[in-house]
Amino acid sequence: MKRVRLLVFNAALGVLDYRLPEGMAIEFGSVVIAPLGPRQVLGIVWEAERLKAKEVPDAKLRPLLEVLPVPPLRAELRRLIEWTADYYCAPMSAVARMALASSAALRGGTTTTEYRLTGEEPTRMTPQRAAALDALQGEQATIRELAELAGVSEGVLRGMVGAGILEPVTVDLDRPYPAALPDFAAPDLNPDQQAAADAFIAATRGHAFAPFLLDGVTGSGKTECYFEAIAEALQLGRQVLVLLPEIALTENFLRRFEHRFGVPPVLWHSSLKSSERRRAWRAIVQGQAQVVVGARSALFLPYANLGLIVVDEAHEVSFKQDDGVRYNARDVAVIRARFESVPVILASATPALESMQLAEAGVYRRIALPDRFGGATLPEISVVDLRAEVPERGRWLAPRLVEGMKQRLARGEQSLLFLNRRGYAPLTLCRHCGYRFQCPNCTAWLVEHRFSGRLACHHCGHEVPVPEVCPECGTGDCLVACGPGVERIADEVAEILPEARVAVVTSDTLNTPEAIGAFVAAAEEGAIDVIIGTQLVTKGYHFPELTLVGVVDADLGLEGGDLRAAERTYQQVAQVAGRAGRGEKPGEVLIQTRHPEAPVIAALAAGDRDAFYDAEAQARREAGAPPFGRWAAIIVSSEDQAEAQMAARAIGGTRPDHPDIMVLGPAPAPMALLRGRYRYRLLINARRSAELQRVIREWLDALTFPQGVRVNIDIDPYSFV
DNA sequence: AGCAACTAGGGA
DNA sequence: CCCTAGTTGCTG
Repeated sequence: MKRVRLLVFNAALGVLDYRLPEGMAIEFGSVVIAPLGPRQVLGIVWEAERLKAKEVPDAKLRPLLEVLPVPPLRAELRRLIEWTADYYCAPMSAVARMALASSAALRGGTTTTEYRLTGEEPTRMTPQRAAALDALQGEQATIRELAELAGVSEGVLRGMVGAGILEPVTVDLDRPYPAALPDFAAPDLNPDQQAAADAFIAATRGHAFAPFLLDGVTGSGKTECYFEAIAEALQLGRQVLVLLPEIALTENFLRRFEHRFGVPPVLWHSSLKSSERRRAWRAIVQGQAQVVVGARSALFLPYANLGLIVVDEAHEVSFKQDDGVRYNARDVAVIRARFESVPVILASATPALESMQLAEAGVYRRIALPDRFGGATLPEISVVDLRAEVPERGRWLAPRLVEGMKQRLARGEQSLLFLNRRGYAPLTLCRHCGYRFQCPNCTAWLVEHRFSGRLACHHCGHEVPVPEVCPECGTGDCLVACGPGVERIADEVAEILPEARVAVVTSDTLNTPEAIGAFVAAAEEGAIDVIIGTQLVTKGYHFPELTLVGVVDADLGLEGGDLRAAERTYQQVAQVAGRAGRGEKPGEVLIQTRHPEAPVIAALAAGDRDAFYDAEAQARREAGAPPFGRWAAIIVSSEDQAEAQMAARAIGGTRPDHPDIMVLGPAPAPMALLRGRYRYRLLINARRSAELQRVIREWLDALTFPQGVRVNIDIDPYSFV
């Protein structure tokens, strides 16, 4: 009898043994359906010696039911799944799930049915039908997705199909993506870029692990360099994965890609429609998808023959996933490149300190682009000390910044104001009784959004309309906004520059590819004078007439005990500064701060990057922080506060006694209440040599918790809330 | 985890 | 006595 070991898609069970039925052909990595009690479960055939399972006699084994008609997961990907689960203390099944991201694609069927409006008017109109007609213009998707989109039930839409208002469309999931052309548009590279491109091309041809840090100032043309490596991979018939931090970046990226290769790349992100996801997944496993551009979740897909990985804006914190499997896509990308024996390029104008250290240690090959492309110069940066140059009462922009904006407007140039705070004001209170609007589910204030007239929690999505009267004391017209958000800055700009055309750019206002496209077009043709935005505007854009950047509050990121606060401030300000002076006209940057003496502000003002990295490295070395030491967090949460606290104390009470590991806490997490769950946190600081993960696993495995309690492990945490 | 079988308690 | 909500046990 043949025994088969399966990684089953069930986090609690993990690994189970089955019997191989006569005549069923499997290999390691095959995706199979197995019986589990009265149900069926998805599993992946694994090397038995690599997965521990409970000993079970032959007689108890049940036969596998079916092998799914998809290529088996290759050994390289199986090793990556093992590594990721081990490193991040996550269940292997949860990691494997990311590889099989489209469970629908596993099942045969090469077509699917979507629906769209016929243009027929309903003979019987209902409010639901009217809402659907309004919301579904130009949309085509499955009934379920359309129902979600229109905010009506699926039944309403089925009725509309019956009435001929919606019509079915058969979608071919296996239609190939158009071929990218490596020679479509010849690049125009300067000598530095050419040298970088040559190194990447040679490494791509070499088909061996080769990690690069492409360290180029903003506007130096990093993308064009790695495009040449992509062209080489295309010539060799290998697939390329390009990871981007935010999907908002892709609009700009897609245009450049299409300009270079003649066709758009294959996109992968969380908001793909199910048919797009199935089509992309199938093309990826079959090797037909040549270049995949995606968010971090594209990292675990089962590429048939990967030849190159690029992580653009590699310093971005959004590469760290903060729920489910808490992995860092930038780090796992390097591991995947190692297992796949391919080059990996980490591109950034402001690399993470960890990446800089690895380059210095010779682990990464650093390739520098020190100059802007096309002779453009880096902007002049100066500091506005808000204690000396005070904005008018109730305003947030200092006179010097206002003056600079007036000059730009008079010259027909553009200004950009950066403030990393969505909405109108971060806190709203009652002038009469002092009541503060707080989220009922989180330790957070509700943020007023004037555009939508609502108070919103930025952590859980809780929303209420702005009330007429104070809910506490009943006084009318008594609410005061405290502090600035981008909407409030927009009001201020409208007062000082009434004739200026203003665009507010946040995830609230630019949430569709169409909206982003419209904004970019308007900014490029000079139809916008002042751009006010959150981190969305810090990178990726190239507006030649943009010559002034104002950082409204550089101190914002320095507040709150985040270990990487200084680095993140440096990166954000340097990136947004990089938007200025990209054309022929030189740029100017004004940084508003109350702490001009802070090392990070001083380094920014002096344009002295090395000084910042040296000071930050020194501070991290002293704190035992990454990359010199390691951190991990254990977060205990429950809907019941006492239960969470008890569980956290139980963990704290059995802390390991280890010379290289120090445990802090438990303490209430900074976000002590998040999405209705009470949270306690332990922080673990360890020397690099310590076997941190093994110690944590053995520590927690010895404990049991009530079922309402969740215990999450965060290795190399980025978020400390 | 996800589900079915089981049990305790409240209302008619 | 029935219904429901919460609890326990099991999966190869």
